[in-house]
Amino acid sequence: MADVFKALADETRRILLDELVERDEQTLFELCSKLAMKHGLTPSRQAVSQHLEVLEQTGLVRSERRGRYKLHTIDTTPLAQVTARWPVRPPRPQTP
Amino acid sequence: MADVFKALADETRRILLDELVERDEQTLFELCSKLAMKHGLTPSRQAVSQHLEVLEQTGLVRSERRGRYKLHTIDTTPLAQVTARWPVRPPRPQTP
DNA sequence: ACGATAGGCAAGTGATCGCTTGCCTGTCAA
DNA sequence: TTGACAGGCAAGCGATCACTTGCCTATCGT
Repeated sequence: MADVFKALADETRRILLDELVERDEQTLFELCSKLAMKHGLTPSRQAVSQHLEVLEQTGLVRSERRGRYKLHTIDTTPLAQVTARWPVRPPRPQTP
Repeated sequence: MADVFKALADETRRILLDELVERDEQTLFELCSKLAMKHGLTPSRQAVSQHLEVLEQTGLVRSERRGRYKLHTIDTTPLAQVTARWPVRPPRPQTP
């Protein structure tokens, strides 16, 4: 569970999740070009690959080899732990 | 918003939130002893203070000076952004 | 078969992070 | 008033992190 939060701590990884929410089964190169085109980020291919590996180890992303392509798919179920641990409730009124 | 995820990336900070969910308005020393007694963690007072400062800058914790005490209170509302960004949905069935 | 495409492995680097150490400020009680 | 208590400030250190670079493997189309 600790890894899920660490994975979400990086902005590039959060954007990758955004893109995978929009469309499933995207390749590494597709995600690289989305980062560049839509978000102005130009990390190297390896950097993005490492990010996807981190996301995969937390269960937030699953991947499937199909020929020479590796298709990446989001799985949001680990996120349920986040709000389950600290349920969102109205904040205590401020005294000052 | 980026800071919220970074704040949650640390286990000690997550435990601090756990303790603040159980009881509001706790001092630095109270939280220090809870870390030691209940969780076997013995970071220095300054370390815990720095963690609380991080949580405060993200809005996850609010604090109030009362005499020589500084009382810390949780505010879970920033957590709503997490699940709002990537709504939890059933995962795509695995093909392999 | 061969070049192009999609991806992987591993070492190295600079920046950030969590934490400690030492000293200082402010508040309360005896 | 003075000592104990609660907390703050700032420099420094080691570990982790994000990223790059260089080279390698595997698959597809022509």
